[in-house]
Amino acid sequence: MEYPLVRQPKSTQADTINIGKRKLVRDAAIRVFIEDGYGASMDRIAACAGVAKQTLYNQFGNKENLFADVIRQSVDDITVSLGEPGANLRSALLRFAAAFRAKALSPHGLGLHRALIAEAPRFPKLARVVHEKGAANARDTLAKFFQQAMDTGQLRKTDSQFVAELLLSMLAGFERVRLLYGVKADPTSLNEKQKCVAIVDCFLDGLATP
Amino acid sequence: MEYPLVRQPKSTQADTINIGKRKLVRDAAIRVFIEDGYGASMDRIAACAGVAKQTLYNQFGNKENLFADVIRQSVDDITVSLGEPGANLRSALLRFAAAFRAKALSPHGLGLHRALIAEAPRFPKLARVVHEKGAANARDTLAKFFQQAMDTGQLRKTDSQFVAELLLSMLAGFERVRLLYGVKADPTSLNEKQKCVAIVDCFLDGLATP
DNA sequence: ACTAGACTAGACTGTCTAGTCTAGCGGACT
DNA sequence: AGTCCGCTAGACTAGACAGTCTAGTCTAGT
Repeated sequence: MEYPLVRQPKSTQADTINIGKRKLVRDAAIRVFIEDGYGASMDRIAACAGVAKQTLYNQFGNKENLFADVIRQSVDDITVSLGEPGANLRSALLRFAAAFRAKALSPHGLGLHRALIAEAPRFPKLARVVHEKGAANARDTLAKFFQQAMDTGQLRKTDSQFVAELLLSMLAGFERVRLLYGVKADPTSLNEKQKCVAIVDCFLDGLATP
Repeated sequence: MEYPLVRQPKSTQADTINIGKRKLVRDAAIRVFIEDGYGASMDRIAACAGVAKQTLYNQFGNKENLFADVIRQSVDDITVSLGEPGANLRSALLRFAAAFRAKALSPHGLGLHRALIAEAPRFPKLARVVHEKGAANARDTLAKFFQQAMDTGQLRKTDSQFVAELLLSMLAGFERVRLLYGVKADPTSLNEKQKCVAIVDCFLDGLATP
């Protein structure tokens, strides 16, 4: 068999472990864990990476480490940005809504979510970190944004953290659960853009200044 | 060892299988599956039921059947009622909100949800049934309720199914995810009743007649 | 009493998997 | 040329678990 290796040119004796292989393993592990959850076998991950099983153990030591590493890696890529609050509240929220839903409802996002929920009791610390870097971080960013809008009179004054949670819930609540359960969408329902508009408008009407 | 049995008094030759044991097994299986998910071992369920492993197989044939039976059973108990729409919209929704959150955010509800999400790819049909009897059923009940309220001018006219999903999302979106991830609540947040009020009022303001 | 059949404890089988070990290959540096 | 060392394929170990089987116990109906 040929080796599909792209050996790192400057591998010295010091950084003795091959970084190219590490990436191969990570990418394969993400795919496989997202598809099968933590129950996926190490043999399958190795095969999927085109790498010997021993290499997984050289690089990550054991399965728990590999899982934790891969999940942490994925979560670092999750942050959704949010423009300036000043100019146009509604259009900033619409952009955010679309970006957030695209991530949370994608197969990748759903797979990650499923795998982590299933294993949260086994990896409580990892689950906490993911929640903080993901959902809690999005909430806090939104909350700060709303706080400014409240201070400048664009929104009714209220608990900004709580309403941030409400908006996130509306953006990926019922529908995310439906997808996690593998249930197809009602054919008669609104399209993606219409949903974002409806949600943001309902939210803004609920928080309008009196 | 003593047998903790409460044998069904009228067990004839025809209904040859002991119903009392069946209930013992079900109750133990619910507890164990909710705690450990589908990965729980049959040995542990048997021990937890105070019953021989063979009895599990006599009663349910195999693990998949036991799981499906237990989940279906649990879901039958989930429906949350909703009073008449006429009298007082807000107070009916407040009652519903409290009841719904009590079920969805309870350890039992969360455990069921976690186990099913984890195994939805393995049991697609079961997952669909649970979603229909649970979330989709709640949505449709709410939607019908809203439709009446819209027809009588109590709410702005809009897609009643969609807004029903929004309310359910707000009631158990962000917070349910937080609990599934095993993250404790912010100590500074509102209490349960205040949350229900804030959610229902935000929702009603968003859907107020113009 | 006798029988039928569900029940018991627990041994057993087959399968799957995390993790280890072995033998050999081949590039990078001396 | 020779050494180092990560890499390869694949055999192997140990343990977990679904499901079966055995031998014997208990209860209800005849």
